[in-house]
Amino acid sequence: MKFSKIPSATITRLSLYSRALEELLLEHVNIIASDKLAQKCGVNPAQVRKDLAYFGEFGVRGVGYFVKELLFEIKKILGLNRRWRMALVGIGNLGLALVAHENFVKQGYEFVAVFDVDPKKVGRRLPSGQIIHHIDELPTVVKEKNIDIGVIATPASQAQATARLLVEAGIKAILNFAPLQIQMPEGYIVENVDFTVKLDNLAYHLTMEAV
Amino acid sequence: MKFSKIPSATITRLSLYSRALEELLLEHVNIIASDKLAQKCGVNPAQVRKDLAYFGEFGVRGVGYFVKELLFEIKKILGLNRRWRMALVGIGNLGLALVAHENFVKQGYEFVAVFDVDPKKVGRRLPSGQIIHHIDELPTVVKEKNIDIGVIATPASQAQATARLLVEAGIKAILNFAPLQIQMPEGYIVENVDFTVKLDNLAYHLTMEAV
DNA sequence: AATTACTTGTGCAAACAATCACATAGCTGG
DNA sequence: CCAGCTATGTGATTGTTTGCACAAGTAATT
Ligand SMILES: NC(=O)c1ccc[n+]([C@@H]2O[C@H](COP(=O)([O-])OP(=O)(O)OC[C@H]3O[C@@H](n4cnc5c(N)ncnc54)[C@H](O)[C@@H]3O)[C@@H](O)[C@H]2O)c1
Ligand SMILES: NC(=O)c1ccc[n+]([C@@H]2O[C@H](COP(=O)([O-])OP(=O)(O)OC[C@H]3O[C@@H](n4cnc5c(N)ncnc54)[C@H](O)[C@@H]3O)[C@@H](O)[C@H]2O)c1
Repeated sequence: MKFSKIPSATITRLSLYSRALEELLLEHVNIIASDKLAQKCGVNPAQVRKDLAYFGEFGVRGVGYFVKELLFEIKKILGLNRRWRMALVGIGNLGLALVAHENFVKQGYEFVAVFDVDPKKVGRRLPSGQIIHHIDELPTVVKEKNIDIGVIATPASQAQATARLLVEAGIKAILNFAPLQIQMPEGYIVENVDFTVKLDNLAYHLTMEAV
Repeated sequence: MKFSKIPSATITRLSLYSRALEELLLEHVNIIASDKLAQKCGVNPAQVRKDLAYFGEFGVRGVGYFVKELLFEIKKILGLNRRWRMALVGIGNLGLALVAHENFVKQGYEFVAVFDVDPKKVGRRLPSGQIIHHIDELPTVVKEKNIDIGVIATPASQAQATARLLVEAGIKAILNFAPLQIQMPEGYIVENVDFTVKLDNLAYHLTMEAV
């Protein structure tokens, strides 16, 4: 299983497949063909088969894929057969929505620590149970609580400094909501969730179409 | 200007360039070379030049790009030289964060109408000024208010139905926050903002790295 | 056992995207 | 006005991703 040979787009699609399969499982669908799964996820059927083929042979020819089994395999591939411990930095409007979101917990992602600088916020307990730590406590808390993933929801101006703090505390993976490109050392990963870029894409398409 | 020949990744990067240039403008930087801009955005310098070359010659050889001028051109390309009118459907945790976010307005994106089904919410006025309409009023309000873009922040179970409503009301472009693939008729666009997919990517990389 | 119907897994070609490398053009200073 | 310097714009090249088309495997039916 060559890590480097797998398209990153494949990983993203695996995530979509996993979600679709989860849904099918709830609907008590036992078997699904690549056609149907592809349609549900908005991709080409051959793409589905090829994506899966990177990791093994999970289907039965002439039949399809067993939903439960395939879901299990995909989750294993993605590393979703365990829980992930996250730290959230910046409890503003967005941060509050994130910690309140119960879907994350269901998917195995848990905010086990939250940080802010605002003295009015530090020390308070959130409805979801976490106490807001001061950002200065980040290094110790991150180690104590065994954090895997850092989530940045601070203003853009503070995001790069926050990333550095997280890296120095030993966190290898960051989910960034601030609208800028975070610079990271080799071997560390950032994923950006970028609302404005998506809106700009829509604006571009609407503009082009009108021409 | 051949719409179809431009890589979609180029459009996404133009959005990043635009943001970086905006920042440089505030720092009173007048001229920037593709090297520097590329570094700021985490891409290859040749990539920057090629992306821009799709739309014209905006630089001066031996010098670089005039920040103000390039920003103007990129904004024109993306359609950011106007205001975009958006409707938000679903005023939950996430929806509230979105309407409260003042950056959108700065960038030219404005929530001019918001909808929900919850009778406790309908009729109330948000701190940002909008009155929450019942979803049944969507068709008329969308027409009255000349909405360009629909934003879905309902539970996943309601997202496809919401998309249909928006499409029927004449909206061509949708930003979807619900964790599922929305099916749209030909010629309509959806962009998904998908937190969990991003987290799954991080989980995968952390898992692989550990092997 | 042979036939039919079906769906996976995959070699290959085509489409798409990123990168290199350099000719080209503008600026500056003498 | 020429030489030297610099950074753009772009043809050529390399690399990556997608999609087609079909051989291979499975099940059901006769
Ligand atoms: N709200 C949205 O819908 C939205 C949309 C797109 C992007 N974003 C981005 O997400 C980020 C957060 O947005 P928001 O609306 O929640 O902003 P916000 O201003 O409501 O919250 C920011 C929070 O970060 C805290 N903070 C500031 N500096 C900090 C530091 N150094 N360490 C720790 N905490 C710090 C502040 O005290 C505040 O609580 C911003 O970068 C924003 O651009 C938000
Ligand atoms: N909160 C987050 O951080 C977060 C993160 C990732 C994804 N999401 C997704 O974003 C969506 C919204 O999340 P949330 O946390 O705000 O949920 P929420 O439950 O807080 O809010 C949903 C809102 O939608 C309204 N609603 C329900 N059906 C509707 C309909 N048919 N028409 C109009 N409004 C309707 C509800 O009344 C409620 O106000 C969900 O799909 C969620 O999975 C949220």
